[in-house]
Amino acid sequence: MEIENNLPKTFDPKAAEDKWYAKWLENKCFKPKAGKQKRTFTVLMPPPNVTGKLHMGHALDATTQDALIRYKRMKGFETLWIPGTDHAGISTQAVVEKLIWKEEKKNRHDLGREEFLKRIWAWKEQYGTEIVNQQQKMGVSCDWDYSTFTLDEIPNKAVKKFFVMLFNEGLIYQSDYIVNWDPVLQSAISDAEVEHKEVRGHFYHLKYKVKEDPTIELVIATTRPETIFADTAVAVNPNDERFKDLIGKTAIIPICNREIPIIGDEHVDIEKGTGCLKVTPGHDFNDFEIGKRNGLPIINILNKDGTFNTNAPEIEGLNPKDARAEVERILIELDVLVEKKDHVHPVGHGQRSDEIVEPMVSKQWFLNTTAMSQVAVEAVENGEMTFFPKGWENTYFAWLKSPKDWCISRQLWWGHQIPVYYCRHCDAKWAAEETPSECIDCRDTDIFQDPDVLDTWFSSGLWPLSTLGWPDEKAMEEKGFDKFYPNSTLITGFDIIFFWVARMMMMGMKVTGKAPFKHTYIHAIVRDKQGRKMSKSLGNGIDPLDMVSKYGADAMRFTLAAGSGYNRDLNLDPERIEGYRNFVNKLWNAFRFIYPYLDKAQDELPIKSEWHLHDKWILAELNTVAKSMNESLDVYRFDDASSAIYAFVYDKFCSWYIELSKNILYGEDEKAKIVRATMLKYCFRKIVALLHPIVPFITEEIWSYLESDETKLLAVQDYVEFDPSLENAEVQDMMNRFIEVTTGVRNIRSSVNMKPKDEIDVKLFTDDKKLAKFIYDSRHFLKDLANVKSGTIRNKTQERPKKSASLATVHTEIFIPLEGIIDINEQVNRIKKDMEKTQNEYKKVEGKLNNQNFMSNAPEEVRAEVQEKAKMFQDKLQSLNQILESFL
RNA sequence: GGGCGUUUAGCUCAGCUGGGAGAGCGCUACCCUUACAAGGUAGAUGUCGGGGGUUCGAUCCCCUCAACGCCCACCA
Repeated sequence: MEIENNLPKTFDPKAAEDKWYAKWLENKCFKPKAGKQKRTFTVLMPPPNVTGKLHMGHALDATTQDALIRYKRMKGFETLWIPGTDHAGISTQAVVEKLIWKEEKKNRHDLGREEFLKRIWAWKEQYGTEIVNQQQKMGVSCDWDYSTFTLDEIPNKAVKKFFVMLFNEGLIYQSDYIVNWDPVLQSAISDAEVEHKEVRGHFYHLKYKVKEDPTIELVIATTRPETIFADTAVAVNPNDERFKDLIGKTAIIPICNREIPIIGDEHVDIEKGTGCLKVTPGHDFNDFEIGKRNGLPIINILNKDGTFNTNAPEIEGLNPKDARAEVERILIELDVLVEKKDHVHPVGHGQRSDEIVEPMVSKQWFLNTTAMSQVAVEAVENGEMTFFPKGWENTYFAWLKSPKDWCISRQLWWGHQIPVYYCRHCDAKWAAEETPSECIDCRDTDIFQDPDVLDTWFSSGLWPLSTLGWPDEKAMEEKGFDKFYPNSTLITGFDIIFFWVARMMMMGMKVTGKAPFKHTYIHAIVRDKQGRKMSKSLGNGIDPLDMVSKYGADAMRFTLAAGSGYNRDLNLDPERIEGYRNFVNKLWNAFRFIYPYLDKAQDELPIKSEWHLHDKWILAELNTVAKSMNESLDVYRFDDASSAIYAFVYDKFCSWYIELSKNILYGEDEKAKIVRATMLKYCFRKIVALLHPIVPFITEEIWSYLESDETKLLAVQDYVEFDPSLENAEVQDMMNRFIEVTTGVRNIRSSVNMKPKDEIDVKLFTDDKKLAKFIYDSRHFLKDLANVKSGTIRNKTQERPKKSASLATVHTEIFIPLEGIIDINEQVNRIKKDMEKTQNEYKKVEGKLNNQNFMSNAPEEVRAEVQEKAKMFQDKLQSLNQILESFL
């Protein structure tokens, strides 16, 4: 009896994706709406940089956040997910500069600040739009009306307001300080933006003459001989017997022959190098400190582009690499170089430019974060904000508990220009939120703004505030600041815990006194299947949109969710996406199966007395999975939630419940058909609801067949909650045994190479009366599932058939009489093997029961459990013995 | 150097406050069975990194060793 089915055999993701995303937008599903929880749930999207295309890390970000927000939305929270993009000062400026150079052979100075900024804005418009397209293809359910760009008017106001506030408190100050100078960007960068890499270099030992005593030659060790031009002292440890008499005398720098003092400073390590240290306050962090302690002058020998300036005439204009070679040559010529040996040491590189950063002294703006970090630490310690998984708070603390002042100025053009103004007429310097027209002191109009811009993370740190309108009162009202701040959960990667999470905490608390979010879920970093970072240079990157077009957005999302728990790496193999694509298709085909019976199905569940045993079972299992999904999603275990529903759909629903339904649906009992069709429809409605947060497209598509009211989209239906009235451990237990018996029969069939078409006679022996009844009630199903023609169920006092293919579970013996057809030896061996295994297991539990210490110390329930197990193994051994006897 | 983390089936990983070792993929055999070959049925696979300790009992707790990874600090 073939039933007409006009649904396609495989699910077509593309059509569903475009169709349903448009429908969701059209119905304003993503806008906050008050729900039964009477509470809000807010998530703030980490704004992607406008530098280019989204990568797998963004896809993971998007998937986990979307799953969470869809889940909460269905649970009846008033949900808001705020999207946006980041101007990403340094990287964006660098990318655009490079592009302009490539196309027009012009640098930013050739264009001028205004024109250059115009170009970046044009670029931003293009890529910003592309990012939104990509996100929508992945199904993100954010409220696009809230979309914010970090250089928009409100964030700009926020930055100015915050800056002026802290400036006036004296927390922001300007200072000549040694900073990490990136010669490519020609800007200072913060400590956090420096990456240390092992570099092969050399240790040079150089002779410095002592003016007062030409017989003494000091040997100093350095890895950077080219910086001797900036030396302003030689330092030794005042406790160093070898050199302490030299303190106060004068050393002469080779090549330039400048005289510098020999000083004593505790910082010098007697053991390290030669014990003599050349002090270069202008180009070394430690030396800068020594210089400050000892009042040494600072000499700068570098230009902004990293080449040497006139203070180092012999190497003027050279880059560091050539300069070093040249200095080395001169040193050899002067016979000053005593020794040169290979040396591997860490050298700071710019995170964005990947060039060696040069410590250089310059005037920069700093933010004193001492008090703010203290507050941010306390908020986590006292539980106002919690990390998931908890371990990440260590990273957070490590950063905030030893706060260093934050260098917030950057010598770039793309960003928030520092709202500090200077007067050319007098010496006034002040910060202001509104652009002033005259000097604050002398009222002269010849004033100018500081040309530097702020570190990108300065505006990112204010993101939870500015996206909700702060500090503009009207905007705050419109966007519901009071309602949605603090946010609920922040989802991001561990690589930006201190760049971003810590800064948002500091700044949010500074402004409002409240932590900007209650939870921070730190997800894994996506790597390739071998665990390597995805990068352009390795060429191992996977483009999320390629995956979406190849396997569908749902498959990709399920893969990412299934891989996202409390782990720190997610090694992504495209084969796994294919696997989950198959799962999505499985779901589709399960639906195809029930589709023809939908018109028989009723809207409400039948009364309980009409439920078949199998119905009770599937509802109990469904209830179990609902419970576990709720619990998992509440604590961001997307992996557990995914595998729970995966196992349910595959194993329980498809493999058993659908198979068990065929007998009824293909049968003659119309009443039973209606009940079963109703059950299937009900289950499917619950299944797609449970799955919707992870795979929104296919579930919405299937929902459209299950819900007659077209205005009721699945995206805004109720999530499935645990229902105690559906619990039924006894039926679940019986069903498991029934499954064991069925599998046992199939197992025997397979062990004697029986064809699926061969019908068999089965004789079961069990002392479990309830089970016997259950199997008897399900006898027609057993026939279908294992192609059983006839059979009997008896208790174990009855005589067993002779020489049958057989098998024993702990509760049931299965015999299939096949005398003459089967290989007796093979069967006996199989049973003996099982016996040995069971024997071993039995010995283990028996050992425990014979152990006095176990019996007196183990808790009651554990003892009972072990006793029960012992009984089970005993029963099984007895059964196996019976079977062996039947072969005699 | 300081800190964090990892080591469980061929691969990727899960195992909650100690109490019979799990999943997915892969693999093997047989099947185009009327939802699905992007499928079905059955099956195999582990000294839970090494050593020691605590405990009646350790994949789980403590110590130690080893390997690997990450973060922070450091251009003598």
